Amino acid sequence: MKLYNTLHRQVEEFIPHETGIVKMYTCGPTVYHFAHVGNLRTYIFEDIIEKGLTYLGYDVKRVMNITDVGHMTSDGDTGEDKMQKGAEREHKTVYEVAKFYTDEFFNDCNKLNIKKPAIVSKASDNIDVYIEMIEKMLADGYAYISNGNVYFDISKASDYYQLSGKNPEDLLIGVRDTVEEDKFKKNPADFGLWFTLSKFENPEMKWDSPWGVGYPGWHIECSGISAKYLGEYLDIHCGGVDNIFPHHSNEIAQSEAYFGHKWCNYWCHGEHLNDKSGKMSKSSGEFLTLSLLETKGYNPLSYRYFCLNSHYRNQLVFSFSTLDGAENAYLKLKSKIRSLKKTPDLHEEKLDFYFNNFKDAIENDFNTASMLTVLYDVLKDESLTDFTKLFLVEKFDAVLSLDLIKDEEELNVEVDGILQDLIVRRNIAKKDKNFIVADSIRDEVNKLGYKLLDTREGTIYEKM
RNA sequence: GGGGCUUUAGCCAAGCGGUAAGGCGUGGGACUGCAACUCCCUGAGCACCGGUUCAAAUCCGGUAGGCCCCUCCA
Repeated sequence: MKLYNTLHRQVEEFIPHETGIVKMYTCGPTVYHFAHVGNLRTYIFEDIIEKGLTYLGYDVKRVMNITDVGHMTSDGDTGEDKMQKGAEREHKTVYEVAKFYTDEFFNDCNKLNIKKPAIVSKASDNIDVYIEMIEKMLADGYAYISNGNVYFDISKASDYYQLSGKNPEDLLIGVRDTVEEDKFKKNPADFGLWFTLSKFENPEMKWDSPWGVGYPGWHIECSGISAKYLGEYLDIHCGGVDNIFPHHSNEIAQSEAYFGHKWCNYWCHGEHLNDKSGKMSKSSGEFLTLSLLETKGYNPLSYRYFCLNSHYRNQLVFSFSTLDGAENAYLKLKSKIRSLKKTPDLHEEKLDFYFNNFKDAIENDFNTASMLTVLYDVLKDESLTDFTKLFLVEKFDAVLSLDLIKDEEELNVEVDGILQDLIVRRNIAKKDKNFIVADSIRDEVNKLGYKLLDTREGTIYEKM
């Protein structure tokens, strides 16, 4: 199994700490608003990693956090809290906002066939863990208290810039004008572990701590939740590329300071989905949610297909015409599979050949486009029986999750009776060359939400 | 200002030194009363320039364009 490791900026052989077991941590959503399809792309990619590894026989232990607290719009002790802002916008409590958008998030995931990780943990449920970690870091000299807040001292981190590939000088020179400096830090790049009330106006979410009532910094939650559920060694940590710096860099610094040794070996980052103007955002341009796509008539799984058609490390530009192409391809693929005959007739000769091809695609840094190609190769192979194709498609779909073999809703006997009757009447009309009647019957069928297909084997109907 | 990634047919896209996968669309044909569906057939020499090599889309250098990051972000 080979995968690209951001830590070393190259494709590497994947070797977990414990043979056969993969401990995987994926940064979850900040639940202050709906997810847009770009956010969702990252979760599709993580889903493919989990399922791909499972397909290869690994026992994947995956954890995801839900950020429901303390996510400042700037990393200092200034700026606004996204959760608080969301709550004010919607006249709800922070907890209500978090609950609502968490549910919406998993709703979207469900529509996209993204498996919910076995362990999902809310940032606000693990305050004790963060406090314990921070206390140890303070005791060991990795953190310091300043103006009531606790900061991580990056000068104590062994190799703070390893993940981002940056160097300190550049960071200092290039800091954006909009960033407000926190003058209580020793080093501008130090980051907050715990903020007390003194700096932020009465947040709804606050807890008692050895340093006063307050709330945790954004980065400590992931380190804490990961440590709590996956222990001191992590195999794969995923997220969007935007998290490389500072979020993941900070996590490494904290976790390694806390554990006293190397923590996570593989860092995988999903590239962004852009729109024609660049990076997709929630505040500018069209806010593309999955529901919006559904409103426009798209099948959510067409979007999944759209994502799988390219590699997770490629920037992808979203446009409706490209999505149209993906939906077209997806629906054709499904109908091709639907037409396969289910007569039990499994030929085993070429199974290994295709299983290996599919496995190669997974092992090649989760090359989903190649996985789809193997799928098309199977469907085109005339030496395979329909049943053999279905068998392979079903196995592949365990990773792809495109509902390729899922049966459409079971036959509605009543509707079927009506439609069969219409088909018979239309065929009679056709035979009599009474095409006006025939076409009006076809319109009638369309009004019922079905379309007629005149195949070589006769006329059948299909839901529109 | 600093750093990184990227550039393959109309579009999406694979390719990882050995002679350009796949999909969508287009056009043509078969089928059809017509249409749709389905099935055949149909296309590029890989941004540009130079280098390394028996051999380069693949490696190296440069030029141009695009995107991203540099404490909000998936």
